[in-house]
Amino acid sequence: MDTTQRTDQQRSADRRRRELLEAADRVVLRDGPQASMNAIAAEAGITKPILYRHFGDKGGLYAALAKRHTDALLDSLRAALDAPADRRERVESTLDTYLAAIEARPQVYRFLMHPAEGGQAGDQGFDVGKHSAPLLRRMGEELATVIEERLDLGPGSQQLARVWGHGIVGMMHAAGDWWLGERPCSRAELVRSLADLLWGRLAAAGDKMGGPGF
Amino acid sequence: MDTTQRTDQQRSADRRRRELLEAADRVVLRDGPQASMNAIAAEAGITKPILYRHFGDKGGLYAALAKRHTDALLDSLRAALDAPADRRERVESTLDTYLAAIEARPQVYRFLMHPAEGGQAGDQGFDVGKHSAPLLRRMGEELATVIEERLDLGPGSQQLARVWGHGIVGMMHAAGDWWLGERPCSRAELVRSLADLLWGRLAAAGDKMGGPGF
DNA sequence: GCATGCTTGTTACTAGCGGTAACCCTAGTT
DNA sequence: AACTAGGGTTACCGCTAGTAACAAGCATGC
Repeated sequence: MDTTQRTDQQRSADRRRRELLEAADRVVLRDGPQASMNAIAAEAGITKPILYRHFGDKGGLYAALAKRHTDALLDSLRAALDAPADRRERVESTLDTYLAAIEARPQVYRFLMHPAEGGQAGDQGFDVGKHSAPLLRRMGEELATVIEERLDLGPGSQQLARVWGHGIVGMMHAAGDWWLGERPCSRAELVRSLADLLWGRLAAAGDKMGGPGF
Repeated sequence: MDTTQRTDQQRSADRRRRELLEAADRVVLRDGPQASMNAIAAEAGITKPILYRHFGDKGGLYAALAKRHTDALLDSLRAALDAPADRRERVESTLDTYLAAIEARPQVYRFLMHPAEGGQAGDQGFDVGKHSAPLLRRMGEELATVIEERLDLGPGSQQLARVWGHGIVGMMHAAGDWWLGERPCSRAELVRSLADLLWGRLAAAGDKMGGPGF
């Protein structure tokens, strides 16, 4: 009895939690990352204290929300990374998957990148530095393990793979951010340019006449 | 007379402005990006409305503050980029300059990257997207022009240079952010690893036995 | 001499935020 | 009937960004 009761309650609580997260999702999608707890509660048809009972504080809610989307994005990225194709094709496909995702839902993506936590809450309420961009960190680590697993990099390969993982993810992120704002070219062109960069075209390019070279 | 008067006033206002910015700087350095206007005003020995008369709103103050540091950092980066050495050396020196800067003053750097603008001000008070990371954008554009000026990239070189500029800056930023948090290796090692990445070692590396290759 | 404006500064306020304490009410158990 | 357990609300706290409204210092114009 006791167990079934607890299961029932837990299932009910989980359902409620999912509903609340979906409501929060809608509000963030509409208002951006600075969505207020009041607005989210109103969207869910309830009032603030319930939100706080479920998620502790705003950081908790945002973390839960971020985890959802981050997991989803990481799944599709993993799929692209694991496709049966040669290395260049995989890299391009992964880049394209990421860019397609941020293109489809820029609000969500901005929320994930700039959680804007630690507003005017308690002075030391949040370590902004450590939580600033969990998605980027997770993607970087993920990519690092893939690189380290599959590539033969000689001694110090683990360090190298991690540096590269975070570096490549940062490249993807910054270029995507800029591209999303200005749309200077098609997605395919962007993907090709970035892959070219990773393939060493910067180092291989010739100097322009005259100068001492870049 | 009129002109000299206006000049006097302007000079006085400029001096005041600089004093205020220096006070703001101290507070941001101490409290991080979520420093309150009250705290800044107190540090400057005055009260809030004066800050607002000088800078309009918090975004204005932060923009002015960011411009200062951004200009300074960009100057040193330009110097590294223009040093008389070959391409690889220049790239490494630029990376090292950036990393040394963020290592020396992480608070300032976090402030520049995550301005945390658009708090609970007016709902459409700020386009978070457009202002999210002005330093990254400016560095990206700067690097793009250098690349485009000095490298022979064939047709479409301008687009390519811009993509690369923003991509490389993003790589530098994300890797630096991660490195600053975990300190997994020395600065020199990080610089070498990133330069290796840009020099195409990712594409050139061999597969590990067995798998279909990354 | 004196009113006029301009800059610099203040106090005192508004509206909204994150977060919480206290209470209310309904269901089920004994 | 009494009692407890959750889900829910109202009403509040302390804080924030931002804004009147008012008070001095100081040049100018009549």
